Amino acid sequence: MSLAEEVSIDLEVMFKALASERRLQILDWLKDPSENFPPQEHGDPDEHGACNQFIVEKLGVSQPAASRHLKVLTDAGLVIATSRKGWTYYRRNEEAIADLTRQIANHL
Amino acid sequence: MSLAEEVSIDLEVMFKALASERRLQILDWLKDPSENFPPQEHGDPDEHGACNQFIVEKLGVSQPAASRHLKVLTDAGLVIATSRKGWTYYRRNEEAIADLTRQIANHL
DNA sequence: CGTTCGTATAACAGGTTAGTTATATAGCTA
DNA sequence: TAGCTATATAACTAACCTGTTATACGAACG
Repeated sequence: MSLAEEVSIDLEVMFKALASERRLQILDWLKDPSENFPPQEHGDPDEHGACNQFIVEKLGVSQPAASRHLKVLTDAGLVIATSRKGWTYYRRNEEAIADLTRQIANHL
Repeated sequence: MSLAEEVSIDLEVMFKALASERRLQILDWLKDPSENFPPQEHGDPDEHGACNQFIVEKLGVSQPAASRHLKVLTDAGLVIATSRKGWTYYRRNEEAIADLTRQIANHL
């Protein structure tokens, strides 16, 4: 099987990750990090995504709560985390999201 | 606004309804009721869907548990319930599912 | 080094979900 | 009407989810 060939996605895991207003919000914000978050001194928002701290502030929940939402999204593969110089940046995994969308269209 | 115009679907509600192996299973079975369930004396499986009882048996949970899963799916609008002669039949709401799929493709 | 900053994990509380059994409701049928 | 069948609801329990505060870890810097 080629790598391009769709390996069946666990839809339940994906839907669980998406079944949260907060996480949907995060995914939406990450569509355009430089638009939705303040400028960052370190780390290009469009390359590595937004840093945890900004997401915490914008979500309006405690830092650990936001951190766990981001973990759920990364565990599902919908978001990619990059740690650099003590900061962690999050960006959408567009490929995984596209795969998921395709799978939903084909199999739901 | 015309009725054909897409009124924004509550994605969180939909994803919550879909975030369950059992309910995904039900939706899959209902793609082809006459294939996946025993023949019914009453009610055309391809027109009205499968009756609750068969779904209960195939799910392998208690009747009330299955009944509630079906309620979650119907409340989300993904499944349509038809009561007739004391039986209740369930079928997929293909239009709603297509709308949802489209919304996911556009906005996820 | 020791402190500070950013993030992750631990421990706990409250609400929700999903299962169970028991019971109610509604439509046939004898 | 009485009784049977199919389904829905109620009441309860265990597990899970999401928030909190407190704490640990790791990198940068005085």
